[in-house]
Amino acid sequence: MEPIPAEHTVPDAAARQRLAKAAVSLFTQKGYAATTVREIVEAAGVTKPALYYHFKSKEGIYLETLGEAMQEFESLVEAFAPGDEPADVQLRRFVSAVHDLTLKRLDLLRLVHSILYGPPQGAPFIDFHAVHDRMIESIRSLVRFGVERREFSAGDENGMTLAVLGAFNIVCEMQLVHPEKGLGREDLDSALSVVFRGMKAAGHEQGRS
Amino acid sequence: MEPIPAEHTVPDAAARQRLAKAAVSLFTQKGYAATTVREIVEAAGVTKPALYYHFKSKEGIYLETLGEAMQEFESLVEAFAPGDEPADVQLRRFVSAVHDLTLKRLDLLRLVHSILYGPPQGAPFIDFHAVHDRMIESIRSLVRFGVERREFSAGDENGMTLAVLGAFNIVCEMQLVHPEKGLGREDLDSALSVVFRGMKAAGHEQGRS
DNA sequence: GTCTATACATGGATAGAC
DNA sequence: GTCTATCCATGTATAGAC
Repeated sequence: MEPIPAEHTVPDAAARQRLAKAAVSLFTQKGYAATTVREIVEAAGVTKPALYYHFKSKEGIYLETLGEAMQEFESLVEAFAPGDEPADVQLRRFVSAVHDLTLKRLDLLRLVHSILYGPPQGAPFIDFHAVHDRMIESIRSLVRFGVERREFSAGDENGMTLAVLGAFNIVCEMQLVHPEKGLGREDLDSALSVVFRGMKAAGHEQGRS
Repeated sequence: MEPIPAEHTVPDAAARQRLAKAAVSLFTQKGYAATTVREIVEAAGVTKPALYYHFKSKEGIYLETLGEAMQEFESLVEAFAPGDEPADVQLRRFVSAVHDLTLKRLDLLRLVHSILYGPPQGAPFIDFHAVHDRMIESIRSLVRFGVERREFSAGDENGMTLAVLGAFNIVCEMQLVHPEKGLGREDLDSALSVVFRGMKAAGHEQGRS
């Protein structure tokens, strides 16, 4: 009797999935260096060789699981395409969409922040910068679009881009620092309203303010 | 002949200082968990027992050096006292002062961010939140001050506080992500100008923008 | 106060049976 | 594919001489 081909022995895909889930959870909560493979396998209810079978190393499981999770953000940001609506409406929609995803994946946001803004902690390289930069460029192009259409005042695209990006960023970060305060969409909307008002107001009439 | 009392044997304070300097540098560049005592002592040009003599443990040298470095920020933020000038002028000055310090201590900023926004990485607890919260409250109270004086439009202190804080934050963070772009005071001023314009403009005339 | 040498725990990773 | 048992490098920390 022929032995069952390897492709058919899938009843253990569960173990791989449990490992992946435990790894994401631990890496995002404790960071790469502070997470041990022992913790991962215990959380997944398996033993070490199982991890090294499914993923080839600690670096491997980190890259595979976190890279996959990041693609959710990547595809969202890549999907952006400028439309014909007012620039502020488009900006609000784009930023809100990213914000919604960050709320759903606060754990990932925490890891991204620690990599983007913090020391690498010995973690293997994942290109978080690309998504971040791409998002900034999308905002910048929408700001430029609004200036061209005379929706926004001319002359300070850079400051405006920073202000929009800053409003988005701070709301996300307050979630990380004070999740109990439950900042959400309304707070993002409030901050963006202030910023948009400043972008629409006739600028530069006062020397420095 | 009497042996020289311990108090007089200070010619080696240099070693302690070199250890402290190396520790701050490594902890901020690599994070707590990823930094080894071997690296610290090698960078300082001494051997392990020297570290354990001057500081009692890895946690000890982390807490002592980083805590000390943080006091620079603490005293700056604590020193804030509201004055009688226009609110936007005071806000600009306060935020700029903190920004100046962050530029000088980018290494610390990186560590603070990784602790505030990222996973703890197994690092001993230092209360970075206190300084952060205190800064937010100072900004909030200046915003309130401006609203009372009718410098800023009424009705959205929360959104305005977020916008100001966001502008400050994003400029600092861009330094961490893209130090080569050399964002500085001018960029902070630009972003703040946009935000202040929005805070001064008659608010809420448009339903949602 | 600073060294050499070393103890002891923990970490990542693998051999080999089932 | 999953286990038990183990290897070996590295990590923190210390004993004891100078």
